[in-house]
Amino acid sequence: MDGTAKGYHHGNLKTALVEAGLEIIEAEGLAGLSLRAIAAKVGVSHTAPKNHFGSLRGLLTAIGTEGFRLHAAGMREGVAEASGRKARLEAAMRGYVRFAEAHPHLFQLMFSPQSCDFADTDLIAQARESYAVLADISTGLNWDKALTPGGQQRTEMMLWSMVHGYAMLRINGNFVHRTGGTTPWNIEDILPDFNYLPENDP
Amino acid sequence: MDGTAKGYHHGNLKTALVEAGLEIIEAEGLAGLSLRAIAAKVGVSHTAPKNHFGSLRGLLTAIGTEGFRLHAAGMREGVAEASGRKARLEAAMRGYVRFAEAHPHLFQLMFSPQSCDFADTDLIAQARESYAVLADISTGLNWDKALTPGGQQRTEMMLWSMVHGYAMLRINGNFVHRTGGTTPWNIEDILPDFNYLPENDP
DNA sequence: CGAAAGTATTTACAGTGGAAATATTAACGG
DNA sequence: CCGTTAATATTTCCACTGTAAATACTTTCG
Repeated sequence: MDGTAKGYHHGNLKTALVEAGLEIIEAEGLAGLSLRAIAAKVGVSHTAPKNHFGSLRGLLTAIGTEGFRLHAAGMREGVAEASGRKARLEAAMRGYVRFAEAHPHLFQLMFSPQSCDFADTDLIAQARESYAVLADISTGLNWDKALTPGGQQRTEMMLWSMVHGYAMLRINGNFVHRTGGTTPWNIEDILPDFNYLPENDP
Repeated sequence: MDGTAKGYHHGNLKTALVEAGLEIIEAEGLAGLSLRAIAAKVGVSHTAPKNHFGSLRGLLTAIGTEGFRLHAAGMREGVAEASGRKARLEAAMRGYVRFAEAHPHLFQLMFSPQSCDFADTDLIAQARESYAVLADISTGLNWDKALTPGGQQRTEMMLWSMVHGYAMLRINGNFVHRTGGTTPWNIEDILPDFNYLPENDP
């Protein structure tokens, strides 16, 4: 099995289906992401995916999992060369939103229980990676309440909620419709002022 | 036309379909919300809705619009008897999350471009009502950046982003999966500390 | 009363995901 | 090397979906 076999057995069907799905969702959105369309793109029958993913939902979950991989990478992008807690925080936030805007359909799939099974082990593992990026950059910064018990986790949840809500509302055009057509600012413009601990502090 | 006619013409089909849709989505979720199921519940053919809504998407948009009505009412609930800016803010936030948790499928439909047409006039109007509740209670409170130009609107967007993201992540179970099974706090626990202006101040 | 507009039905169709039986191939032990 | 077994893919079929088009019934209004 060299991974490129073209006979009866595809050899790489599992990853090929996910990649085909990613291409379709970029080009046509969620609506075009049918079991038959994905299978046709790879060149197999529409029942072939069942062996690897069980059902359409399973395949979509795998696509969402790959989405989280790209998402985490997108967040890390820019964080590396940013110096200082504040710069890293804003870089990660911008990365979060940038990914959502660059791949709105995929982003929606990743957070839609209609498409993804949030109980899937692989999906959870990969989503934790995204969360880890956010958790990393949120250490050492706090706002007034953050020093109380559980403050660290609450800071993470607040940041996650805010950037996620912002990204969702933005790609859906809700901001524009609700505020009357004005362009929403960037995510860093609505971040609260944190107390940024010195770099050498935990 | 008394609104309860049972002959060939229903008389009240438009609202009856929306109500039937609301009942179905509460009972079976988005998956059960098919054109045929809704029509069958009302007792008409599955093509009857087309006269009033054009397509399934049109009907779903109308259901979402009704959802925003309930959503705005849910936010106002508790805000009335709350005294003080902080209490009103937290009441509205809790109302937002309470609605999402009580009607998770409807909430998802309301913010899913797959289901709702965000360009629909009625939907926009009703969604603005929800936003107005949030905007009202966010006047007179600010955090450090809020006094700069556009501060008021930025405060609203920040609050909306945060509460919306929190609600979405919570009903999807993302918090639990990412943080390792711990119950997330309530929304008021992750709100930043605002400077609450005196009540008689604008 | 008659024409026209509005509303609902019937029928037909292309598309969907999934189940079951079948065919093909790869893997592995003799 | 061969035969058995497991894995993989196909074919066929089914129930269900939303939409379009033609048709039937009802109300409204001139």
